[in-house]
Amino acid sequence: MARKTKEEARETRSQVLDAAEQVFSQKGVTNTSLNEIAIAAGVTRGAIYWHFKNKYELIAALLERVKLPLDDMLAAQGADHADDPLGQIRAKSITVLQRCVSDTHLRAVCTILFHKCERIADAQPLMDRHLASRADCAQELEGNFSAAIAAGQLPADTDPKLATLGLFSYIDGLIYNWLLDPDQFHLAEAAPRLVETYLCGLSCAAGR
Amino acid sequence: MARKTKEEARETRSQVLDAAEQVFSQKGVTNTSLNEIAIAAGVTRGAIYWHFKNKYELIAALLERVKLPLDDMLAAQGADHADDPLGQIRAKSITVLQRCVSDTHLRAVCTILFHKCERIADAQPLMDRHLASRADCAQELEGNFSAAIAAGQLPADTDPKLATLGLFSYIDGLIYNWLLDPDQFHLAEAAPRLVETYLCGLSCAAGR
DNA sequence: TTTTACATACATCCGTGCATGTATGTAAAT
DNA sequence: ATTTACATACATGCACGGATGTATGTAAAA
Repeated sequence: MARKTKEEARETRSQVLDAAEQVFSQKGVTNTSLNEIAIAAGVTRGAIYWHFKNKYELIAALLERVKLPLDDMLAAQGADHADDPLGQIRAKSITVLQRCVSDTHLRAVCTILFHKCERIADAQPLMDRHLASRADCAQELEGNFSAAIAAGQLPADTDPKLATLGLFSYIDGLIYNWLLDPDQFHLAEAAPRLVETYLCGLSCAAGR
Repeated sequence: MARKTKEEARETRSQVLDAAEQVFSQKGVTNTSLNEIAIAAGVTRGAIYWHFKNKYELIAALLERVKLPLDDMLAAQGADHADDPLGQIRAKSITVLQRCVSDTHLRAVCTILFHKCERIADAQPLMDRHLASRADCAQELEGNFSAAIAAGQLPADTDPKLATLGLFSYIDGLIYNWLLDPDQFHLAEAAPRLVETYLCGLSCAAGR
């Protein structure tokens, strides 16, 4: 086939990523062949192998594509509540939940990660990178919790590590369950109240 | 091969289930062939196809094997706190979390469901049954919440559906994250405090 | 002219499902 | 008590499709 211009090549790559997002999030990663993605993208496997080393590098590119915008969003929330650590926690949590509803790409990637992929040995380097970025996020949150405790926004005997883990799990679980059936409840609308419930729980039950 | 006695056949079936639990929870469902399970169980694929129709019926049997004991545990917790709906909720939640740590089979099945399988079309009937039993459990919990509200154990303006969903998500997320790395925190030990945080949050933030 | 951006073709491997073989358990007939 | 007639509990082998990776072709961009 004829060579394309660099701009066209970027577009081809983007089409492959879009198609992969769709097909993976519908049929599952292991259950989807690269040929199916190629067909969905209107190309052949040759194009995919040109842009990506294999299926896992393709997924890695998918994750990378949503990571940066999300990080920016969270950083912006941090800046908006510079001297209000508890407010930062609240704002970031609500933002993530609502973004999962509104951002198609993020939702597809979350669907893949939660429901359409297996954590197998082949995908280990990919998962390691993903878990590392989660750990970064958790560490920042833990810093917010520590600051909130120091500022008297939370009881002094709150365990910041456990509070972080609980919030992370809560958010994970909410997204997990919402993606199972997006019609069972209105996540974007309920997000503020749901987050508030947990944060209030920290205030009144910290030391048990 | 020679025919075995009924007792021996039951044992073979059990060995296959044990092997499947191990291999699936390590290598992932889609990524594991029935031959690998056969080898791990010390039999051949013929034995597996004799006892189970295919891979998904095998998984269904895995789920069934842990479902009944778990249901019994939860029912027992319900009976122990017959006139204390909030206590029922608390006890059931803590029980599930601690059971995931102590019960090898339950932990393996949760690992498979959360991290080692894809919700694909082929597995749809299986997932439907699993989700149906989750729904049953959720409905019972919601009944407990309604009773707790009626008994004045929770604010009158609490939304029992949302409270149930939040608790379910919280528990799912905790198990999900704990299974990602069982060493990152001591789930069995932290379970009471973690659950209490959420329940306290319901008390103080119900109406926002 | 060289490199790029793919399409096409090919070789290899692997998993599934089924068909078949087979030796023993088991219950009833004798 | 033996024998008979199956049913059972697997093991084995084969045919088939499908997925991957790579090698090669090719026409236009640079």
